[in-house]
Amino acid sequence: MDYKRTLITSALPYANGPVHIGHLAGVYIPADIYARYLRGKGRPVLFVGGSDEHGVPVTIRARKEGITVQQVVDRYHELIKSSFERFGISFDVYSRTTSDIHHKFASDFFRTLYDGGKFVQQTTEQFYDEETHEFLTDRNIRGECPRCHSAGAYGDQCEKCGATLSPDELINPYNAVNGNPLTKRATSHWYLPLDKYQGWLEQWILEGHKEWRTNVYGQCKSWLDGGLHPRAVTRDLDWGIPVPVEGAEGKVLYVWFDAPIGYISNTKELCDARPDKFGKWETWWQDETTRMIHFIGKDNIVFHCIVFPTMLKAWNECNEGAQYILPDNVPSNEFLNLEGDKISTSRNWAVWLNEYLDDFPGKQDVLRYVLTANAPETKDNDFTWADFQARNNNELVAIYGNFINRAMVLTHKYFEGRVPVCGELNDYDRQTLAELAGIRGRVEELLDAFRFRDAQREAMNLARLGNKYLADTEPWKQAKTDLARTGTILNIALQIAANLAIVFEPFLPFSSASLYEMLDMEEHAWERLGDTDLLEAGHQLREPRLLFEKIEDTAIQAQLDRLARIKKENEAAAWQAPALKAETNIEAFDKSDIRVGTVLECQKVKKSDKLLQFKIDDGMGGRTILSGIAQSYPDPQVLVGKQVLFIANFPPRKMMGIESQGMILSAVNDDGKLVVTTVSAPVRNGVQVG
RNA sequence: CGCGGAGUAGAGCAGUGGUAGCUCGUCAGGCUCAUAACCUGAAGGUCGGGGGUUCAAUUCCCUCCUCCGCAACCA
Repeated sequence: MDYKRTLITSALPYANGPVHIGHLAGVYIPADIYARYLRGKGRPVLFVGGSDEHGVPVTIRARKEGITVQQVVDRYHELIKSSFERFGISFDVYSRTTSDIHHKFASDFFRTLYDGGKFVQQTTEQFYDEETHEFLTDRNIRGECPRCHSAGAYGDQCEKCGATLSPDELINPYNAVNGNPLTKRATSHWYLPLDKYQGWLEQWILEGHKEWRTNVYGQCKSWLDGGLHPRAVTRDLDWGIPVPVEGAEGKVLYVWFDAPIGYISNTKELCDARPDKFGKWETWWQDETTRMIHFIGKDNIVFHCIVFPTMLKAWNECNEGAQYILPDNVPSNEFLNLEGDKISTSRNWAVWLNEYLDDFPGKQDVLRYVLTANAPETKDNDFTWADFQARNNNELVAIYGNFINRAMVLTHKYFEGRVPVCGELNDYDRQTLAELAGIRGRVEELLDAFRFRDAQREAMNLARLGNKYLADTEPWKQAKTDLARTGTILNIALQIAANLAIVFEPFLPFSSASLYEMLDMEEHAWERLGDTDLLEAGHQLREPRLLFEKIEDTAIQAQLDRLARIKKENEAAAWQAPALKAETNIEAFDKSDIRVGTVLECQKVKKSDKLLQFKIDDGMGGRTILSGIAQSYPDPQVLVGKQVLFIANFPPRKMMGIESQGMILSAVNDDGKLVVTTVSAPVRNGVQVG
């Protein structure tokens, strides 16, 4: 197929939080590289993005924060949109699924399938909260586990015994959000009968797209082999696009039904506003000479390869004329971890794009470079700040930035910043130029195969070639005897520099812009990559500036400190009170004689790490008690004068050669620190506690 | 439970039925134009464990272990 244009979609980020490095590495950076690459080649491209603003989680967040759902999605849509802009993700359109255009478009789309008889309607019994008037999703239902009988199992799984459950199995189910008891209520929904498209999908994917990435192909095959089932495309919710059918009040389109339609409605929004530049939306979606590519993460594979294509196919069956195209490829990435742990929005375990942009101003390209160099293209990968620093300092600064600086400084030193004349070439010059000429083919081959990591490495090899060329030809030595030869060498070095600006534009657009400016040249089309006459002899260069700067340890340490703090907060939040001990009774308790006494003296026991020695006024002549709490009280003096509780009838016990006559009661905090117990108002020393 | 993906030098990743590669780091040497940057060379791996097929297995098959996804949040 000879395609005339490319439609690039990137998964719609969910407006429930900012975007983080996982989103960037998985979807937006590769999609942006691809879009910039094709534009550089002069190919018509439309790069679609937008916020996904429906679904349940935004409503939960709104309730938690006491604001409206609209306020939640407004906040995150704006934050996400501006972050992408600052980061240089070159969307042609970035809209949102709460837009009027989208509501109407998705509604019409549903209606077309409905009128065409493409849905099956089914009534089922679902759990319902009488007080909040809502049906609950599996995960929001909790109850006693039928297997291990522990409390608080979820509707889909018991975390104690690991059993997979359905909500019906739970004993005494309740609403996980508010604890309300639940009843069963009949509700009716529309289902997309994926099973009817099984044969068609098998043909299209398993036979027709064997070139898809193994993870994508394998996932599809797994679903198809397991047999597809009808999938509900409506939900009982008050947030979303109302189901455009009479008698469907209180029901909205399932978020996964409306979100991918957002790709289309966002395209329409753009084309309606800029027909001069982008033409009609139908050209992008319903012309078979358009090639569509979905950039997604691995968790979205089933929706983009099975559900959405089936929706489009069903729509096509309802229409005589216009027919939607299907994706030509769905390059899906695996996941990126952060410092060894999976990225999590709810646990705040992430590097947020907006925070990165604030913490590292002007360093968009560093993050782009690192996330591409370590992109999870074939398996989950790990992002570490140490790696981020190393790649910046050892690769961007030392190899790319340094080469540019060398070429610039030498030219200014020997030729007042003018591009010198290229004289006669020797074999080594020709060999170097031949390698330069080969770069384009290698990078293109990799980009066409969505191998961005390797493509960027190939681009970096051009900078390596430049460094090696300078090291081998030694123009600074030549300059002492043969200035013409020096000029030839520097001409070649500068041509390599100009080529670097072209080849890195899709990957590092900010640096390329800066490099173009330094070389004082117009942006060149991708097609000129490999040319050796990008800069003419006599052309005046600007003053050299550093393309990249070293990142110091302190900046990295600040990020690590932040993560350590978050980890600690998470651990504290995850802390649960220990299980109750076996039942006891008042008689057993009464055997312990707990008294109050005032601390007269308190000091560390010599040669002991943990022991503090107390002298207590117990109202009975005083006693000595040892307590293993020294590590929680670096300054024992703070305890002097305090009234503490202690067990008075334990047999004496010798520790470190000192006899302890009782036990001071302490509480163990969640971080392991011990805190002595005391009384809330002064009492007479020696009184009993009971 | 099941299904899909992954497990390869200190770190991050390629790759292939026939003596195991890249980048960074490490070590040694060279160079000094350059952001102590650059260039050259070396060391470093029983390719997750076990079994099988084969003249030959890291690559094919079986089995087990670990991580991720399908399955809250979420790329």
